Amino acid sequence: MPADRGQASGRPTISEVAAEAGVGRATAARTLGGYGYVSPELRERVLAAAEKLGYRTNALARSMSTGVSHTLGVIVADIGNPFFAGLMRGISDTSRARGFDTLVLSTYEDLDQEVAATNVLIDKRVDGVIIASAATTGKHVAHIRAAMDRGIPVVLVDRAVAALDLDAVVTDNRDAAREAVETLIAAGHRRIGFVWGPSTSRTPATRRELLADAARGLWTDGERLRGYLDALDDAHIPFDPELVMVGPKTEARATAEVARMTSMSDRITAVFCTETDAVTGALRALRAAGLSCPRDVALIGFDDSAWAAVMEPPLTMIEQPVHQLGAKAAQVLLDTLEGADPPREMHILRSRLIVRSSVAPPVLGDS
Amino acid sequence: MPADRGQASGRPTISEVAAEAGVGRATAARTLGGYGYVSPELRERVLAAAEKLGYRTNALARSMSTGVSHTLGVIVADIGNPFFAGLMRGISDTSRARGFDTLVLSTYEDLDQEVAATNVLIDKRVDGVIIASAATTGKHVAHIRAAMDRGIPVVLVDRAVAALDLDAVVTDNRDAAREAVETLIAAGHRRIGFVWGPSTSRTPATRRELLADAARGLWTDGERLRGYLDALDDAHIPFDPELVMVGPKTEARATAEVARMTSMSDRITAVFCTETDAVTGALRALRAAGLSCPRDVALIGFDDSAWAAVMEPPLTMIEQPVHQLGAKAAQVLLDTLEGADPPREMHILRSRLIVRSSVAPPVLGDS
DNA sequence: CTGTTAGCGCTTTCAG
DNA sequence: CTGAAAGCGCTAACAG
Repeated sequence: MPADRGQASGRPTISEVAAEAGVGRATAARTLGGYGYVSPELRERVLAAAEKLGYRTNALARSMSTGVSHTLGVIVADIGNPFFAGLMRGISDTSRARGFDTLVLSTYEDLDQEVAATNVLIDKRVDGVIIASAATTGKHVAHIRAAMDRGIPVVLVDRAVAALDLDAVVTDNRDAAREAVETLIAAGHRRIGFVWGPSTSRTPATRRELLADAARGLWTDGERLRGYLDALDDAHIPFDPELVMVGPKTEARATAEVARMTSMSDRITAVFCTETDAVTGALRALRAAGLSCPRDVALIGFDDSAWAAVMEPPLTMIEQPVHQLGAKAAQVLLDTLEGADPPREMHILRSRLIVRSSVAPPVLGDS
Repeated sequence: MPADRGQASGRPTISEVAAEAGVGRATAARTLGGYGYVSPELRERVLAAAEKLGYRTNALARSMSTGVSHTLGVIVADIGNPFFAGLMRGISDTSRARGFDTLVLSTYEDLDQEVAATNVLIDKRVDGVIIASAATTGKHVAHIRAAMDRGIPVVLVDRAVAALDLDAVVTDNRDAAREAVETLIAAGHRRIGFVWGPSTSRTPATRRELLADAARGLWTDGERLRGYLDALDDAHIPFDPELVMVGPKTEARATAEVARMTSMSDRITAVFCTETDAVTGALRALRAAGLSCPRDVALIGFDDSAWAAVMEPPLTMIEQPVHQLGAKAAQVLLDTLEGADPPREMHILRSRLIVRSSVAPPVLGDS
């Protein structure tokens, strides 16, 4: 037992307050806990005593007996990533407003860490979990099922998981990607690079292979790829595996891949980037090759930011409703905790294409 | 008492495991809790029983009896801000590695929310607190003192608080700002805008007033302002209150202020921006005025990002060691929790000026 | 309306 | 090395 717990160590308990106020502990507990009936007089005395002693409730003890911790668990890929940071803000703003705090854990897209994180949350008895899972196949969702089996409500955010019949709050990735690529096509482009696609290990030679690989990757990556393909199909533009970047997703690789795509004989005249780092990586490649945007290569990317507006040229970007994504996820979870029980649903939030100046027709006779 | 706690609700307790294994609960607790001695045989039986029942320890109950929650509380201005997100990542990476999880709360620079957040953390019995406080004068630190009085170690991060003798982990804001402004001066600039300064309500007419206002604002703002002044003084450049932006800190106001500073008769030929939003705001103003950077106006700003490198021109920026800032803060706190007791200290991490191309000499004859 | 009495699930003496 | 028993601080019946 630790050296100094309780007593005069600066952490008075409800019993001490009761003693000080000269009432039974239940009475003190009732007034301090804000439940049950207490006469105004005693209430006053208790409050005064609590004030005097500097009493603060012990939420741990309360949780022990009520079985409710008023804490939500959040699992994301990387809390340092602006996207997830924005998501977190949405989550914490709305949960805080409803009396809940959040425990956040990052997995860095590693399934083992995701499992470990889930266990931490189970052990700490969070009341519910919001997770942007890296899981795809049914084989990888045991940890999520485990949480559910223990009675912990789970809502998926940002990434849906087909194997799980759960509430999911996501954005319209596929449509957003399709719209972006359609915009490029409408401007006259036919050789459009896709940076980046699923982080598969092999280099898919066919469309079928690519889709198969995507099915084993992040849900968002797959959706965005499908949107790209949708647009190509609608315009009857043949799919060329050479134009999609697969493998590890780093800014440096995006640069290298775009460099490759711009130096092929039948080079790209436009790029569609699925993430911020892909955008900056692509831009680096264009600059290094002395190619100008949008004159030589048009560009549209995911995840707008204040920077995109002040670029030269200002970039046409897709803006996801990040804050709302988190807020909605928290709302759905909290409603469930409060007893609501609507059928499970996939909540799809709409993204917005912010048109600026990084798209122009391809240079005539360029291909 | 809630409908279904304990029993067969999928949350077996240590007693149930003990029963299943046919041993006393203390024995089960010892093997599951990883303390005390247990014979290999019994240990095996307990483990098997736990496995079979799907036992997971109840960290809340454990915290109740040990008085340790293995949870750190973190209070920042805004978890959605990339700077704090990066900080959080540093904090959570190192604390997770040492077995601690983090409860994060945002205050949006509001002192009342900061107090409320501190109370939440006290109530939830976190083992320690890391805080980027908005408090400045000794009058506003009662909540931090309260936490300390309750035996909760606190370490300040990003912002020092003079009134508190605590460990603080910060970056060399003043030096970094001075170096940036010196760089501008070395290039030949004498009319250098400062965006943004302390968010005071009045418009300080003198240097003394400005400094007084800064003393009541965020610590970082004051430090950066002092660095600006240091550089000016060293070069014997007179201070002009017209060149510093004060008041609400928004990108839009930065744009307006820079527009004002560039259209004065004796206009600025360089700007020093203390934050990312100030940089994008300034850039917007330059573009709107048809001014080019660095030809017409040179620029250096705080907080480098991947975007800054792909801007036109690539921006010269100050890079703060964000991740390390958080990691160090967590480390200091955890060391304290583990009993270390070195004298309180101010840990100052060095920033780095990343020179790119947004600084050039002022146009000749321009002033 | 108030006080007494059990727990919540775990750790921790303290005997055996 | 093992088990019984007490206790962490609070909530929740249950009598008065």
